[in-house]
Amino acid sequence: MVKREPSILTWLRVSSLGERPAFHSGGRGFISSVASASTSTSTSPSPVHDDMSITSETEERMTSKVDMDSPDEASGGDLGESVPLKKGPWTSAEDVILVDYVMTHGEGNWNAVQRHSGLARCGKSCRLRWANHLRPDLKKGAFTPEEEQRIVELHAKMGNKWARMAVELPGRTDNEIKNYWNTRIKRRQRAGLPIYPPDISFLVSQNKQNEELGAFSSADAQNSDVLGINNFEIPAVEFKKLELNHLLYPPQLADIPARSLLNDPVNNFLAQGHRAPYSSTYFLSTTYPSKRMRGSESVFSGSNSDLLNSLQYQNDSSLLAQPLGFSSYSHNLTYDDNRSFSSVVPGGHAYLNGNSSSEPTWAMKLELPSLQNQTENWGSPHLALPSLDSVDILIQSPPAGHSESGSLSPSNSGLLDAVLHESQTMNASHDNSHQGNETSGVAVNNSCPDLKGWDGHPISPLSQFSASVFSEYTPISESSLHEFLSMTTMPGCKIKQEIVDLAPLDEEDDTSNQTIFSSPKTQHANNHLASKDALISCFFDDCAWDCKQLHAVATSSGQASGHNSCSWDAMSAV
DNA sequence: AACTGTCGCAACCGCACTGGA
DNA sequence: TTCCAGTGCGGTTGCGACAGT
Repeated sequence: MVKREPSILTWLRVSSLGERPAFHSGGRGFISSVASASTSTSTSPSPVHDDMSITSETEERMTSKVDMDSPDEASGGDLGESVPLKKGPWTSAEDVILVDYVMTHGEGNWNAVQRHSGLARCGKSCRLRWANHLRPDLKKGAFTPEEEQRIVELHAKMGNKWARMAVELPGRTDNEIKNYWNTRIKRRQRAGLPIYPPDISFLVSQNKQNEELGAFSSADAQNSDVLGINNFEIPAVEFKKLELNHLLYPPQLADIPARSLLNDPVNNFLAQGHRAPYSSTYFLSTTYPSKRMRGSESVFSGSNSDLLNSLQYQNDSSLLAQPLGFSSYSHNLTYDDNRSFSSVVPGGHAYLNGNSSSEPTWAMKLELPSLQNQTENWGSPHLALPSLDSVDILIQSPPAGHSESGSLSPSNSGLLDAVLHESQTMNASHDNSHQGNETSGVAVNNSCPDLKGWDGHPISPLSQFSASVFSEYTPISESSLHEFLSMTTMPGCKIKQEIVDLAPLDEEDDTSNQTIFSSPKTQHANNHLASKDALISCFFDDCAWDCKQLHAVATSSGQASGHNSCSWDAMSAV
C-alpha cells in the first residue's frame, strides 16, 4: 500500500460515507465530496458516517460483480502485471488509492498507477475515474440554468465536441456534458420540442451546412487555415476549382457551409462592421473537418466563439446574416480530383451515413436541428410550391450524378434539382436579359391565414412576406431561407447586399432601399417594405416561425403538386 | 407489494492522435 | 520512417433508481 496522506484519507473516508457510496452507479456522494474538497475543509462526520460496514459490504458485493479482465484484454492495461484488471464501478478504496497516487505522482502516466499503487485498474480507467470524478476542481451537482444554456450554445457551435465543451465549462467533464446533452435531447424529443431554442435554430442549421461543406476539400481546409480568421485575401487556387458561371447563382439546398457563418473570415469581418467581401470569399471560409479536432483545433476561434456567445440568446438574429457571398456557388462545382460532390451535399447519403461521429452530427440521431424538428405545429397553407419530396431521395441516395456532370435534370430528383434547375434557368435568363421569367417556383400569395407563429401566434405581415418572398423566387427549402438571410444585412454593419442577380447596385447606397431580390419580382416584394431595416428586424423576429411556414408551404405544395412524394418527416428523420 | 419500463449516470470500448525510441 | 506506449475523445453499454401500473 502506498504511503497515505492522513488528511486526505480522513477526508475521503468521511466524505465517501456522507451520501451514497461511491461504488453506486450514479452515486455522487464520494465524488461530490471530492469535488468539494477544494472549497470545504470540513471533516465533520455526517450522521451516517458510521455506516462504514454497509459501505464495505456493498463494495464487496460490487467488487464481486465486476469483471476481472486480464491485462491483455484491458485496453491500455499494464501488461507487465499478472494481476487481472478490474472493471466496473469503482469502490471507495480504489478511489482512495487513485487519489493518493495522483497526489503523490501527479496526473499522467496512468498505466503506472497499477505498478505503483497496486490498483487493479487499467490506466485508461484510472484516468477516466480521476478526470470524471476525483479531480478536486470538479463541480458536481445538477447543471445550473446558466450552464445548461451554455451547453446548448456550445453544442450549437461545436456539435458533439464534449471535451471542448468541457473546457468552456470549468468544473464539468466531457462525460457529464455528454450525458446531459443526450438526456436533454431525449427529453425534448419526447416532448416534441426542438432541440435548440428558436433563436439558435438557424445558427445550428447553418453550422450543419458549414460542417458539411467543410468536407469539401482538404485543400480548402489548408487554405482556410492559412487565411486565418480575418484574412480576406483570396488565393487564386480557390477559383481554379470553380466554374465561373457557377458562382453567380443561388446556393442549393443546404449547400452552404455553416462554417462560412461561424468560422469564416467573412463573418468575422461582418461582425466587425465591415462591408461584406467578395462573394467568393465564401469558399475561403470552409475548413476541412478533420476526423478529430483536438485541442486548439476549433471550429470557432476564440473571437468567433465570443462573438457567437454574445449574440446567441440575445435574439440578435443579425448574426445569422450570411456573408453576401453566400449565394455564390452551386452544385456545379468541379474539382481537381474526382471527389464526388455528393459528399458535400448536405443531408446527402454520404454525409448522413458517415461515421464521422466526431463531427457535429446534425442530421443524424438525436441532433436534429430544430429547424427540422419543428414540424408538428406547422400550418397548412394552401400554397402550391414545388415538392420537397425529392429531398428524401437526395438524402437516401448518393447523388452521384451531381458530381459527375454538374448538369441538372429537373426530373431526376425533385426539389433540390428543381432548385438547381431553376438556378440554371435563372442563369439563362440572366444571360438573356436579366429579366425575371426565371422563377420556376410557384408564386405564393402573401397571405397564409392558416398559419400560426412559433408559439401559435398569428403570423406577422413580414412573416408572411418573408415566406412569400422565398416562395416567389425559389422553391422553399432550408437553403432558401439561408439564402434570404444571406441577402439581408447585419444591422449596423453597413453591409452591401450583393445580389445574386445582375441588377446594378449603387455601391454607396448600401444601407437603405436595397434590392433584396434582383428579379423584377423583387420590386414587387420590396413594395411590401417600409424599409429594409424593418424587414430585417421583423424577419428575424419571426424567423423561427418562418421556418415552420416554409415547411408548411413546402409540405402543402408537395401535396398539391403531386410531383415527388416524400415528406418532411423524412427530412426530420435525417 | 410486485412487476415493468424508463431514465440517468458511470464506466467501458474502440479508434485516433502524439511523441519518443 | 516505423513502431509502440500513452493518452484523449466520442459513442455505447450496463445497471441501479425511480415512476407507473
